[in-house]
Amino acid sequence: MAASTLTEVARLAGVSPATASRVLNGSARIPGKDIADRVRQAAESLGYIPNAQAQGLAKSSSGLIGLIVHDIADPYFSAIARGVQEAAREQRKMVLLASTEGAPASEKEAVAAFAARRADSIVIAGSRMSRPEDVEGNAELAAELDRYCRNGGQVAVVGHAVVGAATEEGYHVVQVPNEELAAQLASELAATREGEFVIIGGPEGLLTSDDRIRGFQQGLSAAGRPAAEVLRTSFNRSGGFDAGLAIAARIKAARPGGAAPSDDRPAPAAPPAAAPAPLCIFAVNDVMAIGAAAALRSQGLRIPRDATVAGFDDIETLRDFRPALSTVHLPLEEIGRQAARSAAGRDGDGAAPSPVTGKVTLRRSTETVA
Amino acid sequence: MAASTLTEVARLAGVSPATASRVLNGSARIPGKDIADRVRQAAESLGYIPNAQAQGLAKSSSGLIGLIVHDIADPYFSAIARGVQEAAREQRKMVLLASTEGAPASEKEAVAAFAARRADSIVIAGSRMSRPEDVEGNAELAAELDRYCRNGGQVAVVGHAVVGAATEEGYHVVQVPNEELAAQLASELAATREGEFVIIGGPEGLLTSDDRIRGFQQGLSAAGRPAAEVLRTSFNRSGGFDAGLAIAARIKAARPGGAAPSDDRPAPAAPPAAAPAPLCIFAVNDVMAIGAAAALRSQGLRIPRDATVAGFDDIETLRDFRPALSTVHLPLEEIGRQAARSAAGRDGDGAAPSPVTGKVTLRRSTETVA
DNA sequence: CTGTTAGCGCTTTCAG
DNA sequence: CTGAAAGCGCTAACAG
Repeated sequence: MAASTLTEVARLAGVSPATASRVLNGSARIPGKDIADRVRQAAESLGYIPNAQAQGLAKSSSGLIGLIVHDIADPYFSAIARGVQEAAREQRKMVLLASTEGAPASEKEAVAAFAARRADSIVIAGSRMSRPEDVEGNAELAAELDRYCRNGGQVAVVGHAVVGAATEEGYHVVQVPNEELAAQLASELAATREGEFVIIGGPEGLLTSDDRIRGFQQGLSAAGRPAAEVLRTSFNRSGGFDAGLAIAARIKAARPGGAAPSDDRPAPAAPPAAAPAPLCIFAVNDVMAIGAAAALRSQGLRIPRDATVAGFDDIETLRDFRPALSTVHLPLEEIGRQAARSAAGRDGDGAAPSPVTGKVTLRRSTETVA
Repeated sequence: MAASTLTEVARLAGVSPATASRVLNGSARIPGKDIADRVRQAAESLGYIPNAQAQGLAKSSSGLIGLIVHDIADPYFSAIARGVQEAAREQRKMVLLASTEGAPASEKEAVAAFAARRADSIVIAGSRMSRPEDVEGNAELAAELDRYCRNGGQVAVVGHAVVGAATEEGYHVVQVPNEELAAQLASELAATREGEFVIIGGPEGLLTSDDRIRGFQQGLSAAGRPAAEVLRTSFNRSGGFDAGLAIAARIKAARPGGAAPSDDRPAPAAPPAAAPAPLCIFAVNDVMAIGAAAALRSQGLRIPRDATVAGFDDIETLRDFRPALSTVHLPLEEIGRQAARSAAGRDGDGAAPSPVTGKVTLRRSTETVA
């Protein structure tokens, strides 16, 4: 028993399918009250549900918003997804989800799939890679996106334009001031902390990570501090943990009475003899920061006493973490909402989209201990 | 410039649309190698992308999996979503997302929307309500679901059958042994802890919450302990926090030298004079447990010294929380995967779907302190 | 205000 | 093995 169709409803109501369509879906003018009621009743009694595919085919517009994330279980992405979801509800559309692990090839695939479904707009939330081995993938992704835009699709990208995309019509970028905010974080940290800085970054070429690293270094240098060493690792909790382990070993080695560092470079800055001020760790996102903190703790080190830790994003689920994590607050949900809105044509609500603004939020994990 | 169509490809290749269709999409037999290549080339050069809506309309199957969650930003749901997403990829389908805040009315709406899009299957991940005011909403939801199934749709529900659903064909339930696991948690806790128990539960009628409460009480009683008091609050972090605050006040009041409880009931069980063993708190999910822990801490209470806390779910993002949270591990991602698979027809992979199994996981937050 | 007539792009019998 | 023709269910010009 298949779902009932508009035609059946029309027949039952004794009208033409066109009329039925007009009353059940919002056409310009509503037909005569009497007939309209008859149709609505027929629809009701048949349990009529319009076939969105047929509607889409006829109107060539699907009521779908495509959302591309690296991993929906990552709180950063799920927060953005929530914003997109909300915007979708406002627009009376549904969201189509694709997880890509950040691989340009699967992003391209996802875009193609969205295009195939005639998604009205696409939101790309993950940051892109710009490594040499990704140029081909990115080019294909850009081509796919261009084609989609050329066919009338709307694209919104969070954070960064896709490398190599011809900035066509219908291509929007929600700017996230990663660099500025990271710089600000660095300068606020530098103002209160003596210790040497070290950065736990994602793989080289990951744009968001690179921006935050660059900004942080700039802030440091503006504050008259030497550039921080950068540890490259994976852009997730376990990457942070590994880096944290490495750092912990170093801290313990540098302690008065500790073994000499296995590192053959001379310990930078602080003279090895005096107990140095605690190391200041900046991880390019909160999840990595938490991983690093866990690693330090597992090695018997305390935060902020033996080292301070700061992150980026201000992930909600992590706010009860102790010591409270210093970070940069990003309005993730708002970012998602805004991306979905700008791709819907109405940027914000008539007014220009208020630019995304974050906020350095210093908490316990970077406090100086008395 | 609209996207190019099958017909255009066919014309370019000098064949009929039918043939083009046969080679581009998996029809029974592949046409002659020579002609096939010609078609493929034409498609390539035109950048042809099949119109999924048209395909769906013709085949009446959309390649879509509908997923209903309360809130995609909640780590419990995003973990399940990830599993569903994976299964979708295996099935070469896409997932359509709907967030409903748990309201039966919007769940019904979501099901209708999925049905309209001719989703091949629907996964409902949130637990349902069974309050008196929800009976109507649930009935409508059940009706919508039944209709969907009758039209050939497949439904998988995580945890609980929808109240009042006629268990039709195509209606699957992924059982989650909430009750048993909660009982087991209670008995393991009762074995090592002396203190009185108190439960922080969600609103009355929320099935998952109720199951866990019931199970926990059973475990307690099997261990010869009196039933725990149940504090009802909202099923999220802030609910846990509020309850935690209330409990903290009580603990402080009950302390030797503390003020008398503002509560007019006599303090249950332990004689008020002796310092009682620390209270054992069980929150029906991790997020609430974290909230409660934060509240206790904010009142100067320490865990597990002044009170112990246990949760449920074993949310990954919360694993680095200190003190490490005792909880019941649930294979959330697997649950999502299994739900999506069972709704796809192939339960598991030919074999019966291995039932979901959790595991009581005791950690620091419920340890006895020396 | 309502009905008729064409498609939207694809699949799928059914002939050739 | 290939092509022609008939829809899938709905909307959108046009007429009436």
